[in-house]
Amino acid sequence: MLDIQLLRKDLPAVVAGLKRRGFEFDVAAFQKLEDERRKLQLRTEELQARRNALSKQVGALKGKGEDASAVLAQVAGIGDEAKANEAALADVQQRQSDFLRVIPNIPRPEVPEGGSAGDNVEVRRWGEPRAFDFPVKDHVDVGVGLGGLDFETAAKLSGARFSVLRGPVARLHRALAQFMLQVHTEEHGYTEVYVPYMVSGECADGVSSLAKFKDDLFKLEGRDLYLIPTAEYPVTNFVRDEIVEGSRLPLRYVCHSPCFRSEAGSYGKDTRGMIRQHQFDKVEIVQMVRPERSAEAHEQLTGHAEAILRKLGLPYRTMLLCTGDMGFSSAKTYDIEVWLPGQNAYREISSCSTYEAFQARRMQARYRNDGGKAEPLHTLNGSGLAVGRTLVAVLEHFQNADGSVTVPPALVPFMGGVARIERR
RNA sequence: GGAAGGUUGGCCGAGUGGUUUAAGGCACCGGUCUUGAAAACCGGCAGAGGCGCAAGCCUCUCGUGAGUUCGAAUCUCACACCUUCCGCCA
Repeated sequence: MLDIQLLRKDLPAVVAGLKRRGFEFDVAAFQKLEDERRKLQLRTEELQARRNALSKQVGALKGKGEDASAVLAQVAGIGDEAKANEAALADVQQRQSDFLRVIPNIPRPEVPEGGSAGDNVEVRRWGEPRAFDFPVKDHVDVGVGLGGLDFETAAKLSGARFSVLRGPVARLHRALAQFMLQVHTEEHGYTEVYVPYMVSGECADGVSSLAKFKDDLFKLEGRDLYLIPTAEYPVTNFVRDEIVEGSRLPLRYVCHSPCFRSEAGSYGKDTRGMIRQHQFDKVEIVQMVRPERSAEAHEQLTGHAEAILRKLGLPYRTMLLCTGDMGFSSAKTYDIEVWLPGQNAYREISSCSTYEAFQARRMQARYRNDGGKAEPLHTLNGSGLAVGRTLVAVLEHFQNADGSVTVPPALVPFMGGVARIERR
C-alpha cells in the first residue's frame, strides 16, 4: 500500500507515478474521503477528550468523598455522541483503507514506460541458443518419449493443467530443486525454510491485493485459507506485525515449495505441456532489507537467480519489465527468460522484484533504524527458479538425436551419478 | 472432538472499576568514570494517528470484536490464537 503521508503531502507526484503504469488515481474520491475523515476525526477526538477530562474529575471528587453529581450532569450525553462519531469515523477509515489497498505500487523512475511485454527492455543476455543438427522436439515429445512425462494420467486424476512425472524425469525434477537449494544456501547466503502451503487471507493481502486477485488463488472451502501461489506468500509474511532489529537485516530466505494457481485468466494460453500448470514447484528467494540497500539487493538477488541458469548451462536473457507488465505490488521487476528450443523463444523462468516498502506497509513489517525509530523495511523476492519450467528447459536444451537427454554436469551429483537419461 | 489454563510494550513481568501518566526488570541508545573495556551510577527509551509555523497539545491501542459504566488492562458476552491433558491420527 502506498504511504498515506505521501498522498497527503504530494498527491500530484503519486498521481503522475501511477499514470506511468496506466493507473488512473481517483483524486476526487480520495479528497472526499480525506475531508470526511478529517472532520469526523477532529470531532470525535474533541468529544473523547472532553469525556476523559470530566470522568477524571468524577474520580477525583469521589476519591475525596465529595459530591460529583454536577460533573456527572455535564458529561451526560457526551458518551453517546462520542460513540456515534467513533462509529462514523471507523466506517470512513475502512472505506479509505479499502480504497488504498487496491492501488498498485509506483514504478521506480528507471522503469521504462509501456503497456505490454513488447515494451520490456533487454538488459543482458547469456549463452547462445544451441544449434541442432536434427529435428528439435519440445519437452512434451522428449518427456513422453522417455516415459517420464504423463499428462493423460494427470488428467484422469485432476483434469487439465497437471502433470505426472516418472522415473529419471521425476528424479531430475527433484535434482533441480535440490541443486537450487544447495547453491542458494551454500553460495548465496540464504537460510532454507519450510513453510505452510496454505495462508490466511490477511497474509495474502499483505503481499498483494486479495480483493483484486482472489480469483487467481485456490481457496479452501469454508475456511479463511488459500493455497499459496508462491512461497513468497508465507515467507514474506515472516516479518508481518514485527519490528526487526536493524542489526538482524538483511534477512535472506530460500524456500522450495509447490505453488498453486488457478490460471483463471489464461484459458487459451500454453495449454500444451507443463509450461502453465495449476501446480508447480518453485525455489523462491526472499530478502528483507534496509531501505537504502534495496536497489543493490535487487540486482544481487537477480544475479543469484541467473547463477542457477549459468551453472546449468541454459541460455537466457534478462528483461527489465515496463510499467504496464509489472505486478501489482512491484516497484521494479526483472524477468529472466530461458531459451526454449522447442518453442524457438525465450520464456519466463524467473521474476525478480523489489517492492520497496509497499508490502511492508500492508503487513506492518518494520525495522528499528539507527536512530531507534521503527520504519517499514523493504522486501524483495525472485524465483530461483521455477522448477517445472527449468525441467522443460533442460529436456529441450539437452536432448539428443536418439531421444535421450544429457544430464547437465552440475546435476549429475544430484542424480546419483547418472549422466544420461534414456528410454527404458 | 472433550476439558482446563493462558494472551499486557522489542523481550520478561506487576497490575481485580477512578493520581495508572501501565510499576519493575532486561535489551537498546546517550552520558559520567576508565589507558581501553567491563562493572557501577545518571538520563533516555512503545506504536499508530490528528491538529499546529513551531514549542507543544490531543486521540487511539493491554489478543480481536461487541457490551455494561460518567470512567474498563480490570466486569459481561462472542470469537481467534497459544499451552497442557484426554480421544483420534501420519
